Amino acid sequence: MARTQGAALDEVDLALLAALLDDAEITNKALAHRLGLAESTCAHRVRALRERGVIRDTRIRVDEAALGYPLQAIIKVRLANHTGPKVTALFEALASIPRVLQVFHVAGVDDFLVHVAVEDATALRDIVLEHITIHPVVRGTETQLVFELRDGSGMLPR
Amino acid sequence: MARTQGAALDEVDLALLAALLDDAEITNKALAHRLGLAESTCAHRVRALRERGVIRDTRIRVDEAALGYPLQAIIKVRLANHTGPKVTALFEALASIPRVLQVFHVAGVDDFLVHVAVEDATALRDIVLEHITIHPVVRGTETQLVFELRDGSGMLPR
DNA sequence: GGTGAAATGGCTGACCC
DNA sequence: GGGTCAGCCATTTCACC
Repeated sequence: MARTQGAALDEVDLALLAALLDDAEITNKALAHRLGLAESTCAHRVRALRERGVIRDTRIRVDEAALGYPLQAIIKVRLANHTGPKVTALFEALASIPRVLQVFHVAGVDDFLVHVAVEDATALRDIVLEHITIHPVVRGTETQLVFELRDGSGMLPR
Repeated sequence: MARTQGAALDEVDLALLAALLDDAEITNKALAHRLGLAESTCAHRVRALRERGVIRDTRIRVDEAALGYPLQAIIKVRLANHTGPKVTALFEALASIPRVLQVFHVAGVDDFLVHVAVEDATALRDIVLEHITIHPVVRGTETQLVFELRDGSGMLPR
């Protein structure tokens, strides 16, 4: 979540991103044809987007439920004090807990939002008790069950 | 976030998932070699994981800041009442707001957590006022700035 | 039924216009 | 930006255990 904006993106770049966000597995040939570009040009521009860091990486998404972790939750973590090094260390610790999908470090009432996928309620309790409230700097937690998680519309549309 | 567990995953499946989660762009050849499998076997099993829905899809990740949206936030949304159809409709509406990355429908104090990436504070305010609190069913919102978002360790490690 | 091996078609990447 | 070529990869088919 850093990196300055090297050069502005033109319309072709945005169209490439839109197509790749829609279907990351599209072949270069199909992508070029879809945008009316030569295949070599298309490959060049996509490569440039990667090297500039606009496209960070490619990832697979797994079905957590199919893997045996059907229960998802958001655990809000509030701290007792906010001394820099301890906060950073806790951030690291939270991110390395098994079954943690993502950790948001936020400003406001809560300090961290920990998104987890677990097998059952017992596993959820164990994470909270054994991995989170065990840290002295943690003042309290509040757990919210996730009914459903949906992707947003993303960056591209106006 | 559904789908029943068709058949249990064996060790090879888990190893394949671990490798693909680590590097989604690995070639089938390298993946097979890394696990000591034949290339065809490897391709077969990865294909099977996709067809079973264990691997949902492949996506690129973009750098929102590089795209001109350096400010991320979590907007907590609380509802006045929780009648089914209205909640579902709001879910859809939230997910289709521009600059929305993901929407969590949760149980607890808040009803939705909306993760957005915007260009500046003004754009954030506009989303809250023009796209969220504008819905009559929304009782209130609370916005938390995201300092940093980190990936967790995921599903695989013990 | 799952695994290993070979051949074909197609894509990517590099060089040059 | 666009065209060409070589190398490599994925997919399919078939034989084997």
